[in-house]
Formats: sequence, C-alpha cells, structure tokens
Amino acid sequence: MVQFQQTHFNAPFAALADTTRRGVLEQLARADASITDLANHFDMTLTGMKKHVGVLELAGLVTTEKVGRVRTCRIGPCRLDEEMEWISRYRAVWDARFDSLDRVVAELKRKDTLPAARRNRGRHE
Amino acid sequence: MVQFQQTHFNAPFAALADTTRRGVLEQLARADASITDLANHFDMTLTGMKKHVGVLELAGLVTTEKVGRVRTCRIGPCRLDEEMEWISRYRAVWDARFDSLDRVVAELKRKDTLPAARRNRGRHE
DNA sequence: TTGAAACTGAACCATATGGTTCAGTATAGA
DNA sequence: TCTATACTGAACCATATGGTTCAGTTTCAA
Repeated sequence: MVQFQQTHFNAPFAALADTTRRGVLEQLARADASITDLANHFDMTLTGMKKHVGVLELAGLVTTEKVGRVRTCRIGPCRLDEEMEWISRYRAVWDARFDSLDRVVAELKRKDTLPAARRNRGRHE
Repeated sequence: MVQFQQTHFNAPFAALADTTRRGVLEQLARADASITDLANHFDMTLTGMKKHVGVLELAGLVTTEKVGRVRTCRIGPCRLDEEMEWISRYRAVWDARFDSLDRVVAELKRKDTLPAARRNRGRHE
C-alpha cells in the first residue's frame, strides 16, 4: 500500500546524480552552449556529451534547438520546484515528528517497556 | 577544466531517484521501522529492501541499528541541506542571468513600448 | 530445546548507465 | 565544388542497479 507513486521525480533526481550533468547545468545557467562547447569543456566526446544532454532533456532540465549544424542547449522548463518541495515536505514531516509530544512519549516508552510498541504504530498505514 | 567536482552530491541524488527509496524516506520521516516493516509495506523481499536501505545509508539519509534480531532504520544525518542549496544556487545564477538581460532590454527600450522582456527568455545568445 | 522470525550474503538475472569508436549525414564557408 | 565542422546513430564495453532465490546465522519465545 504505497501512498505516493510519483515516478516523475525519478528522472530529474537521476539527472542530478552525475557530476558532469550538474556541471552542464551550472554551465547552461550562465550561458547557452552547443554540444561541442560542452564536450570540450568537460573533456568528453561529442557522443558522450550528447547522451548527457539527452538525459537532461528527458528530465526537462534542458531544451535544445538545432539551427544549421549546431544544436544549442539551454536551461529547460523544469525548475526543480516540485523536487525542492518534496525535500521540504519530507523534512517538515520529520521535524514535526520530533517536535511533537509524541517524541517524549516514545522516548519514555522506549526506556522500559516492550520495543513492539513503536513498531505497531507504523502498521496501519 | 571542470570547476566543480562535488561527487558527494551523487549518492544523495541517486538515492532520491527511486520511487521506493523516496517512499522509505517518507515512511521513516513518520516513524522508525524495521527492514521487515519496510519490505512488507512496499511488497518486496527482505533482501531487496535491505539493498535499498543500504543505498540510503551510504548516502547518509538513513542510519540503522541492530538490536537483537531486528535492524531498526531511522532518518539519518544527511538533511539534504547542501542539495537544496545547490538547486537554489543553480536557479539563482540562472535568474541573475535573465535579470541582467532584462536590465539590458529595459535600458535599450527605456522609452516604454515594452513587450514583456521575460517572454523572450532563452531566445538570445 | 526447538522452531519460527529476522536478517544477511552470495549468486544470479535483466536492464540501465556512462562512456567509447566508427561510420555516416548535413551544413557552412572558402 | 570541395572540405572541414557539427552532429547523429549504431555498436560495443564495463560496471551499476533493482530486483530475485536460496542457503545460511542469530535471536526470540514457547
């Protein structure tokens, strides 16, 4: 019974999980660039860079447009708003948990009584 | 050549790039859980869940402690602060770039008749 | 003391990832 | 027209990922 099946987060996070791709994003945030520009900058073959750009494009983080021979890459429509929101919400839930009275109760219970008490709380989700 | 080699971002982002693992984090944000709890909740074998927890642990997002037979998983020391900061900085650079463009456009077209400079976003350079 | 529960590790599998080389095609420019 | 540039796609490679099964080991509890 999984409550969230937000697979659309997978591609952006996976795109960010690579040093080269984050570098490409930092580069493109400053100025648009061609595949050749980026390949030179990151010391990689054109084909290799094309793949990275493809991953970023699939994630919506980059858009490209080919004019003549050169394909220009620029920052795409995905601004990582939802991803930031996910992280924020995740931490909010976490903080709320430890700020609540529940924490004190759980802490006291863990001191002497059975450890099954905590586990039962997570059962009925 | 490459200015930022921050490979320590790889593991956390990669850890987030999976629906099951994000679900585990959401779960653990609410309550600690054993491997069995998580495996049941996400309809997966113990071994499979153990691997996911291992990935999360490697990324610092989860810590585990084994007491008796049961390994209890809880939210780890990595609060994704730096990751949030990276995204914020990335967007700040991007925004700064277009804000300065806007300033140039505004400078050139100082005698009103201004057709929404921001709509031309990405068409230049 | 004995059996079940909870985990662990090895091995396996299919597919994805991050690169490469090589052989093209299309276009810009002399 | 000719050539170099810029990209593209197929094929290949090594490794990683996301799962599984199976065969243990430890620990809890009756």
